[in-house]
Amino acid sequence: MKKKVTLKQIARELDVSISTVSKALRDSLEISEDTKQKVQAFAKLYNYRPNNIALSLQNQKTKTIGVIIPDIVHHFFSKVIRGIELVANKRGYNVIIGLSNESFDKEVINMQMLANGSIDGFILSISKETLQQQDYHHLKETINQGMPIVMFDRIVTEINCDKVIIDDLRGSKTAVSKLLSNGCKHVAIITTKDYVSVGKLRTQGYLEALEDYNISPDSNLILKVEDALVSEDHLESLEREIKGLFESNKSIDGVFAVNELYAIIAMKVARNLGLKIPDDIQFIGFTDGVLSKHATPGLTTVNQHGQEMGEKAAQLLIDNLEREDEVERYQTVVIETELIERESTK
Amino acid sequence: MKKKVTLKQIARELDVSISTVSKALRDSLEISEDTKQKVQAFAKLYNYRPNNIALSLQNQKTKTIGVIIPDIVHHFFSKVIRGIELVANKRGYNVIIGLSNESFDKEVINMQMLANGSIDGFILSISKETLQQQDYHHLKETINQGMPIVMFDRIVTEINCDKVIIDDLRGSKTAVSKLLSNGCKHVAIITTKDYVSVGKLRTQGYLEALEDYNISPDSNLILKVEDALVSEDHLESLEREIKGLFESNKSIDGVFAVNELYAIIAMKVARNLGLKIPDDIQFIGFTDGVLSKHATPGLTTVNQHGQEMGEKAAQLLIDNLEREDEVERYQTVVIETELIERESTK
DNA sequence: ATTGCTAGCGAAAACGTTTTCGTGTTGACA
DNA sequence: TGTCAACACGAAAACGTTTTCGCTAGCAAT
Repeated sequence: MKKKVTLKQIARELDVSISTVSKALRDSLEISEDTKQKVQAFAKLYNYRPNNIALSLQNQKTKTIGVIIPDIVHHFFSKVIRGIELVANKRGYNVIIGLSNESFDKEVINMQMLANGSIDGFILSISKETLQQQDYHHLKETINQGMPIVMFDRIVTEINCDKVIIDDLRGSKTAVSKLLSNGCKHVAIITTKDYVSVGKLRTQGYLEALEDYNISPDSNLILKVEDALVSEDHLESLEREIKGLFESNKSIDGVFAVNELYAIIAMKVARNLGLKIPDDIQFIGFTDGVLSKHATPGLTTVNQHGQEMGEKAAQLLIDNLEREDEVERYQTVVIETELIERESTK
Repeated sequence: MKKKVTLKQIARELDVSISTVSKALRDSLEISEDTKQKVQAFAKLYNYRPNNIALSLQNQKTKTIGVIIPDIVHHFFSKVIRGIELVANKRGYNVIIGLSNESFDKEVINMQMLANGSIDGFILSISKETLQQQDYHHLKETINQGMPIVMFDRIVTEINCDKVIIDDLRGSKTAVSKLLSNGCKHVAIITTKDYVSVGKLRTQGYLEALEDYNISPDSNLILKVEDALVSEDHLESLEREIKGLFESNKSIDGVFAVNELYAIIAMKVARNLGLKIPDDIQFIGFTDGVLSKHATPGLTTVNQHGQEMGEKAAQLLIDNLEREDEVERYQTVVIETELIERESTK
């Protein structure tokens, strides 16, 4: 086992100073050709690589970006990470991951763990608990200490930083309009409680689409699910609620769900009630994940372009980090959504 | 914007030495109560946090572990990461992620980027390309430099390090036995080319199960898919191959697929051919992901316990890192698989 | 012979910590 | 009065770099 070799060791072996070695390796003009060759050959032989930590301490930059997300076992978030990693790597940055698991405390702890010099900036999507408590002091403090932040998807407007979002309102409006133009007369929405900003916006898009078609909203057709109760392994209550929705509103002929899972479950419930998709009832979901693609029938969805969001977020952050001038004008980039039509709609 | 405060600044403000501040904050006996209080109060006021990078340089430990995986948009891998992150965090470690994207070069580059002081050890799952080329010099070198490695799932036996795997052979044998005991007479397998170790092992389990039931394998029932050709967006060829399999072997009444996607696609193809599941034909997949759970009918699968694998891998690595004595006996931990029965089998 | 310039190299500071080893000031005790 | 221990603190090294600023020797020009 040969330990990593340092400048000091090379210097000692070759009987020159540390400075000389350092300069020789960086091809400085100060050093004679002879010495350079000697040093470089030796370094290559012993496979010298500069110690990242020492460089970070020196430069006050770690070339690492911290990503805090609520959950990684989630198609959308992992796509975002893939996007982040892609451009980060291309630009010489590493990516360090923290999972908040939708908990406020874990979000704060994770950020504190990373904010003490380990990273140059954050990319994050706020946890539901944080959104609910509306306590953003950790974000403000971080920004205040000069560490740039880029928020994506679940953002909070009162924080002043770069943001990458999709046009939730327009995306859902397009989706619901699609259902209406396909002939649906009674379109239901399955959404989340309002404190989840995206749920709220998507609900609003639903309402606006109805308005465009001169349909007055029916509160019986709006199902607001308490998302906290819907864990991966706890779907019965969700199924029951949806079943209730269908049974007490037999006229429903279109369903818009604010995420993929809700839509898939709703399709299952509908099928069990003997409804034919898309003839009797049509479905559109949000987020284009594995489920939508491989469900039978395939689920028409609003694609969020997760990877693109990640790429853009990383781009914004790194641009910010590497900008010389200090004039920061924060941007909010809107990623376009796209309706992917499959068999769950006509 | 107030920049992060350092020991030096506190020392200057309070007119004491840096050493005194450091000791006061660590509650050293050397320092008088008065001074301690003064320093600690000041530090709290200015929200002092020790700089991680400086600590890393000092201790020669980063408290960070590097994870290299082929892909993150994959239910199994993200579950593993969740497990890793869970125990890493609990034990005070951060997790830094590198994606090889199944490419040998990216795997090597990623490892080099991290091996220069940024992390204390690796957890990784080898890329397919690496497995194919059988070039493991980067792994050997890393280990040789004293950096511990834990491999999971896709391992290579010739490398001497901790490993976490599942019993692929037993898992698939159990699955196929289940089909046979359910009355299937002609069980097909949809697997990968042999260089993917897990594909090979799972095929072997299939063969052993047949043998137990005194059935001689029929090469027409073994479909080896060139996995490289099956990207997320390129499923037609896979469908075609499977369709061919079914059409030229009408007697097939059971299918075992070495991953979830193959199984789901196969179910779809079968249904399109007018077969009833599970009456005419039964299915079992490998890896318990979202698809299996929410497919209709639900897919019976062999659960790989991804999160548990991640937890165990992190545990092994950190135990190794924090062990005092240098006697390393490498372990290979086998995580038990579990057959989750759903509607695709009787 | 003096000056000035250049090539080639080394010393040292700096980044932010921790820790070892002094050192000066007390007070007690013989 | 002299010795010694205890107390409270500071100086400095160390981790591995990069970079600024000397410094010396050699040589050319005056």
